[in-house]
Amino acid sequence: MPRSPSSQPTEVEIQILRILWELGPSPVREIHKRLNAAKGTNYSTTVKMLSVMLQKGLVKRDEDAQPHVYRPAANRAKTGKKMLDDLIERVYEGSAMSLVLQVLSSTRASKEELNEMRRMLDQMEGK
Amino acid sequence: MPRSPSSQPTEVEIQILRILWELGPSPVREIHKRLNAAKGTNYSTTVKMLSVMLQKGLVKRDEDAQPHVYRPAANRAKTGKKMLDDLIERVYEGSAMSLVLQVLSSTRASKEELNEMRRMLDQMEGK
DNA sequence: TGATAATAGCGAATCGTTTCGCTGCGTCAA
DNA sequence: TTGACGCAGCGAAACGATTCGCTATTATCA
Repeated sequence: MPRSPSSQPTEVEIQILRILWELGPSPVREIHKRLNAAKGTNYSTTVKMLSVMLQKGLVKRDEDAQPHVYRPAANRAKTGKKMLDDLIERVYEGSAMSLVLQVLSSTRASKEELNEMRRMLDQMEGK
Repeated sequence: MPRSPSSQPTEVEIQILRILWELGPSPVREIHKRLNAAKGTNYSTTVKMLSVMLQKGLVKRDEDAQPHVYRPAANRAKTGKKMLDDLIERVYEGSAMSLVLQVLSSTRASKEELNEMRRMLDQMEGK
């Protein structure tokens, strides 16, 4: 019985994506500097991971540039949304609201954030 | 460079937890029935997974009962919250609000849900 | 020009997860 | 008793994710 692919970015992949979201398009050297600072892994590892991610379509690269420049295939919001949808599906069986309430019930928020949320609610209701 | 443990329930583990959340405390046979229906895996696999999860503290079991009865160590809300916190940390770098807004901006909600959320916002502001 | 360093890629080792075969034990009916 | 059956456990295979050593290619410059 083969295992079905997770389709979700793995741990290290997320770490790399985060670096790219923060730095913007970067050469391996830069990415490695950050990744190594975080986990102490080898340069080869970074290169390999990027090639795997390229394969999977998680990052793109400009091969004309020298050295090659990597950039995320999707931005943070889009990726986060996808992972979230997946989490909701797996744990809450599709009920996004249960989860939002869950988060709200245990999180602090600033005045601005609260207001922004009210605005959003009004908008959702007003249609 | 050793890998650091994820501390998150894995895919199959979540599947089993969901079954337990729905069914309540159950013997292996019942759990297996569901898991097998979902993925076609062997009885041995279910037993093994449960023993791994017992090891990790994800489930508990009553060994006096015959056959043994398994139950989740944490309920759905608690587990979901933990996984969510982890997701927020990994993707949104700890900003729970970014994520809530993200969800709200792309989800439909019923009148009741909207009201419940307003109530919650008021409560958060109230102190 | 030859040594040195940066860049890129590949195959294999390692690790945690998932899967299963095989074994042992207890129960129950013929 | 014996043999069929359900329950439980263990070790190892299979698999994807991660890590790295080794090699090749290209740029740098003394």
